[in-house]
Amino acid sequence: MKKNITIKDVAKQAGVSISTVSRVINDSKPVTDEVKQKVLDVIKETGYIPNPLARSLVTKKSQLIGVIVPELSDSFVNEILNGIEEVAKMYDYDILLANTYSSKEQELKSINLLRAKQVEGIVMISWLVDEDQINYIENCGIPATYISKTARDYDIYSVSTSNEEATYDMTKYLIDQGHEKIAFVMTSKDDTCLERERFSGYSNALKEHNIEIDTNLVKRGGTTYETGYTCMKELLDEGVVPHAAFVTGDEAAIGAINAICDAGYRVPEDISVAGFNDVKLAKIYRPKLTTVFQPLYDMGAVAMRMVIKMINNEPLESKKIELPYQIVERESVKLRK
Amino acid sequence: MKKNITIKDVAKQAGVSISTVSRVINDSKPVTDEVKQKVLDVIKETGYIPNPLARSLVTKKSQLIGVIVPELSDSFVNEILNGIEEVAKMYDYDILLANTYSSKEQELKSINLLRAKQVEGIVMISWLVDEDQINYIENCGIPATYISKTARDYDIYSVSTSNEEATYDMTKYLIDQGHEKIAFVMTSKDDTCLERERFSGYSNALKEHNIEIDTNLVKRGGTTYETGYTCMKELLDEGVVPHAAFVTGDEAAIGAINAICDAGYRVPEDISVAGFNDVKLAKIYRPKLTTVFQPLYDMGAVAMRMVIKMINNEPLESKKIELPYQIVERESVKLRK
DNA sequence: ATGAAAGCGCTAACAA
DNA sequence: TTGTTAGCGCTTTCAT
Repeated sequence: MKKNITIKDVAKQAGVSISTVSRVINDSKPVTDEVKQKVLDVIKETGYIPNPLARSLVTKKSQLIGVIVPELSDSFVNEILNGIEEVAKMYDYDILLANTYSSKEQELKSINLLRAKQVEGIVMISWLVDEDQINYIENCGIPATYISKTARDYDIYSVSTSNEEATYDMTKYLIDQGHEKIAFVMTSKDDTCLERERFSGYSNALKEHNIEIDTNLVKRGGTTYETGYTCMKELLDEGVVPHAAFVTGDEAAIGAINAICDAGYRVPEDISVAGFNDVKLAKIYRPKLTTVFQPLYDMGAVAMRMVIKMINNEPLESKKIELPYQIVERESVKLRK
Repeated sequence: MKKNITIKDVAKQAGVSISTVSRVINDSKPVTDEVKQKVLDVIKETGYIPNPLARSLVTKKSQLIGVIVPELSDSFVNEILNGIEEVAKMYDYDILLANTYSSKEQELKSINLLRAKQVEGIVMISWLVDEDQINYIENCGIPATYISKTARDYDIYSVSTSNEEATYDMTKYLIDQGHEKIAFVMTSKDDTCLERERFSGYSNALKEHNIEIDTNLVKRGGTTYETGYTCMKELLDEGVVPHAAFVTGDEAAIGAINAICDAGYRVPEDISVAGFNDVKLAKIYRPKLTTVFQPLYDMGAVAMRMVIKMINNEPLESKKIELPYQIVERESVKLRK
């Protein structure tokens, strides 16, 4: 275990003062080319790495960005994380990861922890953020952006897609495919902004086509495979056999498909199913899932870029950014004659 | 943005010296209950959080563990990560995440970065670690454990499952189910220790049952859905129709199933398919995948515990830990009469 | 252009 | 039991 080389060692070996060394590694102030080269040589030779701890201590910049996630094995989260990670690396930031398992208590703890570690910014991915958490974060004055179902309910920096429109479009698509009895399975039991927007997209599309809204057709579950399965099973058990089901999450949609199959129906021959997000799984599953593509990777990337801008006090055009979605037609929805 | 409260502020406000404050926050040295209480009160009142940067600078302990992953949206990696995360939290360590996209260059960079950030330990998840990387890590004297296909080729700390046995068992299970012409699709083109062990498990099982090994039945691909699909398609295109296929990765196995279906065969009626890992997807997919369960979560947890022990200089029984596997029978393998 | 020195917030000898 | 002080490795005035 070799002793760490410090700026002092380099200075001594190069025959200069530590301030000069500091200047060349940060090229902050003019240094003679000659001296600069000398120092650079010594640095290379010794393999010196500046200690970011010491540096952060004085500059108050940790080059760390805290990322709070509700879950690590959820594909939705993963794809966002990829985007975050990529941009962070681009700007030489590192990621401090905090997994909360969707527990509010853990969320508060994580915020504290990140704060203690002097993160310069926070990207928070959470199914549901509430006022407490937001206040807590905003209070410590750390730039933060949110990716959450409830983000649009608050005056905070957030990135999302136009859920209302997307839901409207998919519902319309389903109608255009000849379906009228369209079940709508939401991915949260809570009354979030997102659920409201989505429901409104759904019902508007129906209304415009003079289809009456049947509350027996709408269910509220969660994002997981299991909840999708359960919701659809319930529906079927209640004797409701829709033409199509629009499940606003891919994993849940696949759960629904399985419930349908287990009940003896076929997808899409008997019942069409549409999802939301276009997660990796959507392309793999058979039948391939017709879904609305959300640019998850980009959402992560954009969120990260936002906090970096905030850190640098660069102006942001708007607090809320909406990214475009897209209906992707695959195999799980079929024309109904 | 409120100014950060430091140990000095607390000391002043409590009317004691900073060392006393330091003593109570670390309860390192005896302090009168009275004084202690006073300090604690002030801390609570002011909301003081010790600056870990400053602390780390002097103690040389960052409470940070670097985790290097080859990929963020791979379920195999995710489940391991969950285990790592959980144990880290238990021991009050934070995770610095480095994603390498399986690029060797990025891997070296990441190691540097983690090192610079003064991580106390490293858990490296990599499909293939090679000598360069290992030397590089071992050289900087940071405790590290590896989860990798090639880990067993080197004298390093690693955690894995008994691949040879597992593969043997699954192959035997397939044979017991009446299959003889068993395709074997490996998840790496490289000649890794793991592939060798697995192949040996496969061939030993065949030999013991007096089934000749047919090299036309063995393919080498990758871990992804696509590679699984391609391998199986190739096999089928070559006119080889096996009784069963043992694909040593779940995502790839599902790719194989799809290739089989696309070629007009049914799984498991015409061809049985078995996977490896028992990833979340294995339970969701239809037909549900028969596979060998690897305790991914536990592997992560154990790996993390190992590095923590190493950090604390606690003795480790062995450099290589093997965790138990299990054959899980589901729907993708059927008895052949 | 360069060096000396102060100080970031904290811990850990060493005194008292 | 407590306070004083010297650093940890670095950046950044302020002189030179």
